[in-house]
Amino acid sequence: MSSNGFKQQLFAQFARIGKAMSNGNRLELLEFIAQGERSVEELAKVAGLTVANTSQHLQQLRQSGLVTSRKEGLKVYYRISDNDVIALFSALRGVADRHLAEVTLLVQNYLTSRDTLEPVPHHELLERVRDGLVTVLDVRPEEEYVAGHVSGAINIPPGELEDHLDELDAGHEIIAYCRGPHCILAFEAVARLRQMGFNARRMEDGYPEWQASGLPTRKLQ
Amino acid sequence: MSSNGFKQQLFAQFARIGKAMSNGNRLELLEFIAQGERSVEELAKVAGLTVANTSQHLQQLRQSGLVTSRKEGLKVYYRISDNDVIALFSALRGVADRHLAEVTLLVQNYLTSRDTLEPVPHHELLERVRDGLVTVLDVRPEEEYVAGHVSGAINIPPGELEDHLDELDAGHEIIAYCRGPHCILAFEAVARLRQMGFNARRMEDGYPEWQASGLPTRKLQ
DNA sequence: AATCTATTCAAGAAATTATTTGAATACACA
DNA sequence: TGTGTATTCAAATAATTTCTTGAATAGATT
Repeated sequence: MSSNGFKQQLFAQFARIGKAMSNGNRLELLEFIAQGERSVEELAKVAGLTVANTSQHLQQLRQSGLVTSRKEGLKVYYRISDNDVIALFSALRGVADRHLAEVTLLVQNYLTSRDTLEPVPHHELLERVRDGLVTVLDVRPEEEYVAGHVSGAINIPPGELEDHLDELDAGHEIIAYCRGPHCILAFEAVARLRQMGFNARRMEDGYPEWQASGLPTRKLQ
Repeated sequence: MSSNGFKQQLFAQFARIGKAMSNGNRLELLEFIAQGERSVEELAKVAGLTVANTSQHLQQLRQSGLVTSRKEGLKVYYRISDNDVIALFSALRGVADRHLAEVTLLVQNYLTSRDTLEPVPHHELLERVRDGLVTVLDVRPEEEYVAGHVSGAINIPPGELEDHLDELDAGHEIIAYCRGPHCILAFEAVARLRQMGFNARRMEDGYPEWQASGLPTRKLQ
């Protein structure tokens, strides 16, 4: 009798993995962790969760064997336990893409909505910055940023986007700009950010036009 | 603003797949369905669930796109929607095998426990049959079964096991016997059944010994 | 038409999960 | 040694899930 229900016990264990992946926030955390080792604080910020809540989700991920953690000084860093977890995640993503009509719809809708393709006009941006709703991203080289930028904007030079993801808040919409209305850097940044799942748009025109309109700017040094 | 939270919505959709796989009973159903099209009743029996409960689980599996169903007459047949679902399932299983210590333990324990390797003695079997706890399986050719078998045993001739899985109850322990204590058929059947996840053991001795002990038997015709 | 059968639906109880809040821990730095 | 910081823990609440029970449906069979 000791082995009775062996099969049930086994499937209950398999279900722990499913359970770990049964929550959108946990999946989002998992995806960020998949990009490289991350601290709890970073993860909380990027997922738009409280630190305590994030910590609890991370512990579930750890208990299900999907991630491991390591303490260094004050911080605890989480990482994917193994490549097979990445494979599992992408299998899940693939099944969702192919079999859930909602996903197809959602993606189509997002990529084609007027709202996401059109640049944000200056006046609209000003309001949203005031309300703390958006992150303004300057994608020009650092020298140009230092010489003057849209007030409140952060600078991530071209090509360094992937290394500075932790400076971006997933909950916020990101508005990117560079030198002018046809500057390719902003287009590229938006495309890249969207691929990574961020909610990104381009600002109408660029820094010179902003400055010329007398809108708030800032210089370093 | 219409696309705000796009990322969250997307992950929430991915989570539906995880949710579908977050329950042991559903995973067990999924595995049976993966072996081929099955009706609700068959699935309920093999998973040891009520029909209503099984139906509800199946609907969750269907809503998450993992299975599809087709109605024929009174019956509804469920099948895996696509091969990528099988791949997902086996990725999940693999991650569980490699990262959950409990799985390793469980399997090791099961394969090596005295309880599962030793044959069931006659007197123990009698009790359990009386209590309705076990399925007794006669693995001899049909002619021999017809000529006389252990009272209450069902017959699945050698080689036909895979075609008669629906006659077996996954909740029950299955006790297999054939001609005698060294008859290889019973050993094989137990090995095969265990591979398929059933809880199977061999009966001590075989039919001739059972009969000779004056224990309850039955003839057909 | 009446009955039977396989499945689904609906409602409710018990268990589990997600999130928030505030306190506890554990390490670093002054 | 005391203060600050990152993370975890613990308790409480709201929401969700699981399973049971009994009724409803829809297609066969008599």
